[in-house]
Amino acid sequence: MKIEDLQDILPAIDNSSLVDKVELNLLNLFAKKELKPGDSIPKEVELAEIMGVSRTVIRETLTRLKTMGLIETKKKKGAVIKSPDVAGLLQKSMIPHILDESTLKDVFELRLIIEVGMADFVVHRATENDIEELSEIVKNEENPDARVLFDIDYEIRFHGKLYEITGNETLKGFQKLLLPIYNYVYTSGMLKMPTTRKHFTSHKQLVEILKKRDADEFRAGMRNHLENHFSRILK
Amino acid sequence: MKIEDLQDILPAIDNSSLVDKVELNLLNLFAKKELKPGDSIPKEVELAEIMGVSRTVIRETLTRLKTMGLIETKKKKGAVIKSPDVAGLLQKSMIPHILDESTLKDVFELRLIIEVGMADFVVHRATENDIEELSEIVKNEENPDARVLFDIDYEIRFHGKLYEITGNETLKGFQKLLLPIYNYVYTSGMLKMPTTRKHFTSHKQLVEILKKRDADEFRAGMRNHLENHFSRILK
DNA sequence: ATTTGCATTATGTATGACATAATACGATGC
DNA sequence: GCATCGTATTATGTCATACATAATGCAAAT
Repeated sequence: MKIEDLQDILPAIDNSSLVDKVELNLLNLFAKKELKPGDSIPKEVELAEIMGVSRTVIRETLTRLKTMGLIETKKKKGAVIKSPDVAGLLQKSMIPHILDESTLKDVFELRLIIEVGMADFVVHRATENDIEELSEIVKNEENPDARVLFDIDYEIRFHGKLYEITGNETLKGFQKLLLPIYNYVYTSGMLKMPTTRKHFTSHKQLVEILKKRDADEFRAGMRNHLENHFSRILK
Repeated sequence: MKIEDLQDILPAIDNSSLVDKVELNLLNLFAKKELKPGDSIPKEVELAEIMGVSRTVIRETLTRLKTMGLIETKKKKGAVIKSPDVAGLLQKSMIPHILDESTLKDVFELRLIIEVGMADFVVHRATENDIEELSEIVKNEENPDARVLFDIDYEIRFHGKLYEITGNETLKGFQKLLLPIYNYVYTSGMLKMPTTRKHFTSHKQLVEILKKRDADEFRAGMRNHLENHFSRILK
C-alpha cells in the first residue's frame, strides 16, 4: 500500500496547541469586529470562561500578542489593542551572531536596495534646513584618496540623516536595525574586500547633487557612492 | 522646588517585571556564550532554580522568545536556539486595519523604494530561464491604453517573479507581507487617485530592458513604471 | 534486524492562592 | 467648593502544585 494513496483519506491531524487555537480565535475577533487601536478586549478570566480554557492558556496567548506588539496590558485596565511598531518588533530579534549567514547577506543587500531606492523621497522632501545640516555634516570630509578606512560614526550621521529626511518613520526604524547587522557583516570578513581602490561619488558630492533636486541624478550618485559595497556582492 | 533639580538625585525606579529581567538575562546569555542556532538552553525548571523565579515566569519569557522566533521548543527535548525568520515575524502583526494610517503610508512607500532599489540584483541574477518565465507572464499583456484598472493577480505574478529573481529570501518574505498592505492602501482611497492617465513603461518593456542587462536602464524603467504610484505620494 | 511496547522526561494545561499596582471614589482638610 | 490624601477595589503579575501529553530512548519480543 502506497503512502500517497492515503493522503486524502487520512486528513492531517490537528496537532496545534490550545494556545494556538485561542490565538487564532482572538486574531479572528480582531478582524471580524474590526477592532481598532484603543479598543479594549475582555479580561483574562472572562476570556478563559468564554473559550473554556484555563487562565494559563489565555495568559500565554496574550503574551504572544503582546510580543507581537498587537496589544498592551496595563494593570487594572486590561488589554487594549495597539498599532504595532513594525520596525521595533524586529529590533530585539536581530542578534547578528544568531542570524544565519544567508539572512545576514540578505539584510546587507537590503540596505543597499533601500538607500538606492529612496532617492525620490530624499530629493522631494529635503528642506533647505536639511540640506544645510547635511552640508554641516560633510564639511570636514577629507580628500577621498586620503581616507583609508571609513569612519563609522560619520557614515551613520550622514546616511542616518538621509533616512530622516524621507520622513518615513518605519524606514527610519529599519535603518536602526539594519545598521548593526550591516556593520557586523562588513567587519566579519564574510564578504571579500574590494579589489579596486577607486574613489566614487563622495558624501560631499551627494549633497551638491541633492541641491539640484534631481531624483534621477541623486539615485545614480547614490548607486555610485555604494559601488564598493555592490561590487562585493555582485560577482 | 523644581522637579528638574531632582532628576539626577532621584534615579528612575526600575519598574520592569520579573519576566523583563529574565528576558534580558537570557538574551545576555545568548550574547555572552555566543550561542548559535542548534544550541539548546537549560530546561524550564533548571532556569527557574538558577534565576530564583517560578517556572511561570520562565515560561512566559520563553513564550516571548518563541514569539520573537529566537527559540523553538519541542516536547521532551527542551528549547533550542533558532535563526529567526525576519519577515515571517512581521507577517502576523501586519493586520492592515489595525495599523495606523501613517504606518500604512510608510509601508506603501517602502514597496516603491524596494522595487526601484533592487534593480541591480534583478539584472545581475536573472537567468535566461527567469527572463523566459517573465516573457511568458507578460505575453498576454494588452495594450496599455486598453487596460483601465489593473489586474491584481497579474501584478503579483510579474513583480513577485522579480523579487524571486533577486534570490534574496528575506526580501521575498517582505514582499509577501508588503503586498496585502499595499493593496489595502491602494483600494482604501487613502491616497488620491492619479490625475493623468498617461501610460508609462509597461511590464513588457521592462522585460525587454532586462534582456539588455543594463542595471541603470532597468532601474530607470522601473521608476517610470511606478510613476503612477509615486505621483500619488510626492506632491 | 525491525518492530513494538513501555518508562522516562520536559513541555503543556489546570487550579487556587496571593502580590502588586492602577483606578475610582469617598473622606478629610482648607 | 476644591484639592489632596487615603483606601477599597480590581485586573494583571507571580507562585506553587498537580496532572496531561507527547517525544525520546531503550528493552523486549518477534
